[in-house]
Amino acid sequence: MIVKSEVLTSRGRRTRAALIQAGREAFEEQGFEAVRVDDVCARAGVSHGTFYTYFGSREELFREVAGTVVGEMFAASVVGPAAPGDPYARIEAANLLYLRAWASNSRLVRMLEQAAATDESFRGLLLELREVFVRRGAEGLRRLQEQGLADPGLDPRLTAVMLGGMVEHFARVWLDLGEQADERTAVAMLTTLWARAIGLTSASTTPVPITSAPTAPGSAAPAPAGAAPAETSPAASASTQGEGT
Amino acid sequence: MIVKSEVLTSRGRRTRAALIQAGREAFEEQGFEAVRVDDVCARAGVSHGTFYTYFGSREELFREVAGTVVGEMFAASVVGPAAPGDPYARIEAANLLYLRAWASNSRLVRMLEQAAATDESFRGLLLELREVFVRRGAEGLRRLQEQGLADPGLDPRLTAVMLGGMVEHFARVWLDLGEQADERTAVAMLTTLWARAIGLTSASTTPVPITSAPTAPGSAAPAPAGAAPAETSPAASASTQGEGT
Amino acid sequence: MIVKSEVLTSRGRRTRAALIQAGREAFEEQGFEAVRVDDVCARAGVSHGTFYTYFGSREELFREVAGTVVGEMFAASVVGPAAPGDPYARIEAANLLYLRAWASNSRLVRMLEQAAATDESFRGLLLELREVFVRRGAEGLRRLQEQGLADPGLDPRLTAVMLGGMVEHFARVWLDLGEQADERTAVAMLTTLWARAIGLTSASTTPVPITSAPTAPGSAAPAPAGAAPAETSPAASASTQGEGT
Amino acid sequence: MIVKSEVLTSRGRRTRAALIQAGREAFEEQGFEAVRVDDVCARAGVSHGTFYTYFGSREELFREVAGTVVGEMFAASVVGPAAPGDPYARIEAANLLYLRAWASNSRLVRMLEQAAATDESFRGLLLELREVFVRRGAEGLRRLQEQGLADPGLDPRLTAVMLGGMVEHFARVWLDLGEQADERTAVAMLTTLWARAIGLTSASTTPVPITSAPTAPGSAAPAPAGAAPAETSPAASASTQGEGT
DNA sequence: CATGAATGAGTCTTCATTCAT
DNA sequence: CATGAATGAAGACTCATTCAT
Repeated sequence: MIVKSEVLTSRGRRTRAALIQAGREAFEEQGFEAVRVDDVCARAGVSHGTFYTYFGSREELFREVAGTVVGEMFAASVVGPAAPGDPYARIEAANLLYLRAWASNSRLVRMLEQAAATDESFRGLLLELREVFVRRGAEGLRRLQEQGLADPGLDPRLTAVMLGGMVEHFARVWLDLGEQADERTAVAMLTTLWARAIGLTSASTTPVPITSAPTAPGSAAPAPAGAAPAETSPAASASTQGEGT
Repeated sequence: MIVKSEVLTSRGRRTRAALIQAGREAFEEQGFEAVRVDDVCARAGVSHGTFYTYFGSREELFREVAGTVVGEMFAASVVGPAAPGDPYARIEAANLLYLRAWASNSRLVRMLEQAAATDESFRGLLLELREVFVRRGAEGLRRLQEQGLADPGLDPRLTAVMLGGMVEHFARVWLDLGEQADERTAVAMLTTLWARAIGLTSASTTPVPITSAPTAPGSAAPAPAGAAPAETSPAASASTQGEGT
Repeated sequence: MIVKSEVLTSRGRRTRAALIQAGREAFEEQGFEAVRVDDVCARAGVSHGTFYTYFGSREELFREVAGTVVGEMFAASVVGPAAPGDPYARIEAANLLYLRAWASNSRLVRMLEQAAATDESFRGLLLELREVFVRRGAEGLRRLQEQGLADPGLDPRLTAVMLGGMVEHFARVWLDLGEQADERTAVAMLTTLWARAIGLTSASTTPVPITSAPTAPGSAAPAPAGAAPAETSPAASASTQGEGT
Repeated sequence: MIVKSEVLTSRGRRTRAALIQAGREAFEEQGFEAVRVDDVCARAGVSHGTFYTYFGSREELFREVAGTVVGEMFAASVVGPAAPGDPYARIEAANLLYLRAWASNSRLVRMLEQAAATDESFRGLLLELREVFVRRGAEGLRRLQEQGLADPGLDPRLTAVMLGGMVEHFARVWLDLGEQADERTAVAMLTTLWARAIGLTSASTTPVPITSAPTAPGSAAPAPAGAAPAETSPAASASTQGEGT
């Protein structure tokens, strides 16, 4: 008899939470297919019979775990209202959160992709997750376009899909395949590429020289002499991502 | 008892090839974990006993299939020597091949990623695959930088990782998650974003206005009035990808 | 810890009765083996723990349910003292009750048979149940024989086993296998067969022509010329079944 | 992979047969629900994995066993063309076969009834089995009616259902509940009751006194003096059962 | 080389029963 | 008395792999 969380006593709630936590760890370490129900139970310190008190199957547990993770990713990626006013800095802040969100859950997201290949509902969850990020990106770009700070000819959604994908994909390559880079460098680089790609025109006075790759940690990216003035002032686009939620 | 292809009679070679082909189809349709040795045998029209004459395990078959696919991707992505001289057009040509290569093998690549999570040798194969594309991209960028056509401040490798990831990721989102876009639009868009991100300065006379998103099929991207002349002529970077192999 | 009904508070008595009722329904609907303790508890609206306050096992509950049903069957099959004096009519009345008793409990009786195959005590209960009906039938036949109304050469017990079995079996076929027949027709037919089988000679004036089967609706069953008059007046045999209890 | 018998090698055929035989014994001894797949495998001397090479589940094995048994019952109950010409004797012969057929398979038939309660296909098999016997009985009765030897007013089918049920049910009570009787007595008794119930009028010279119950072993049913001539010549009813198949 | 029967380790899942609260 | 969480024995079923023919 599978017990819904609303009906549980505190003891039950604890056990259920332990199973979810154990499951999350197991999925992250071993991958979806490799996780055995008994592994999860052993981690959680309960008998396998108990597992079925709370979840009907491994899939059901994964659904729960995935839901939790997706929720966390939504929450973690919101750029607070106290975001910097400088567009470029806001893009940078958003990218940092974006990168971290995907990086810290990269294994589970991959699992979700696996599961999505088979199970329609997981596919739905995955689409929903991506959609949130895509919408934020598109919305940010649209605002910059309205303000005349970004190329008005770009399709906001498609651009967001592509540039967001760049960040997401880098998170994966970085974390899972061990591409060498420190976080600051990576974020600076992603931000530069992003800003340029959308034709960001600075509205502020902060110059970001086109010819410099601010990859070095703390690199202030000094403007090289040859930088075209019009391009040296990136402004925010996706920086406003978080504000749309 | 496992027979390598070198020692095979022609009958054996045929059987082996049939198993590989059947395995490829099965992996693509069902996913790595879901494929049963018997499925493959049934597709290939041989008995399960026969499978073990040629492969020691499902993993071994997958290794073979993956190797084949990776080889095809290498081959398919080479921009021929007859590539257009216009840098922008060359980037575009490379992106088209790049997109197609990943798109047409997206399921198997994902499988490879799954397998890589567990098996070190698959991880190696995957790294190798990515490395080829990364090197091509980095090499292309380096040349453009040397020619003064791209921002010399960008780290070639990291840039290639990121922008290449953008293409690869879009292939996946496009194919697997059903993001709507036609190929021409997608390639045009990817190329525009890529060219701008590297600060491509056209050396040619072909103007590509920064303010236009050449997303429409066949969009010649007419230059809007306000486009800065200096920015309207993108040149190739990754267009040279294939030449580096 | 199992609480017998004598020691129960009224609350306990109610809970116990609810479990028995729920069990009866469950056994009838699902069959012995398919019934889960939890099913019963859910029906009765109590938690599974509570079940074991009253019954030590599913078998124990079934024992209780079976006992109840057997008791009801005993009670329901008693032909009241107001039974008609006409032997044929009394057989008919008895057959009606007999048919109904077995029909309305057919599933539980079958369950009892299942259980009897394994459990000796259920076997005893089943034997007891049949014995009651057999004794009534045998007793009735013996009386008719003594009155010279039935063939004195028939072994009363064996005859009762066989003819009683005919009724019981028909109840099962009728109910469980959907043999088409309306109750009146069935009872009339069973009675005719029964009466003739025992060579019932009517002591009354009610003639029932041997050649007519009053079964088919409208079947007037015209008496064939050769029908011996002596056989046209069936008298009661099993009609006195109920009187023996 | 479940192998159909047509495709089997002789070794496979032997294994399959061994499993069916083992299953039959197990079902007879333990009852459907109590049989474990491993029990059957142990009896057949194969590993449990092998079981699933031939049958998809316990149910499937039972289906096979039940089919075999039903086939045997059909075959065993056919009254050969060398049946006696005397109607009474033919009924007797048919009843003997009938009783033996049901008696020797009583446990499996009960199992089939259990299974029929749940599984529609088993219900079908059971109906088919009963239908064969019912048709034979009805056909036999119809012929007797046409010959003027049996009460023409009786509905053949319903009569056959009821009297056939008498035999079937007795087989069960006799075998499973240990009702005491030797086979000859039982058959003689069943035949007497059957013959009388249908108002069998002898066309032959063999007198079967209505007043005698030939229950005694070897009872040749000596014709009592008082037997009406018209009744002394029993004719066949169910005796012709086997001829209709 | 090909076949396919046989094997059994490995998992999932059910459910009767116990027991602390 | 009632509750419901926890337990673990028991069984079904899968499938990679071996091997005799």
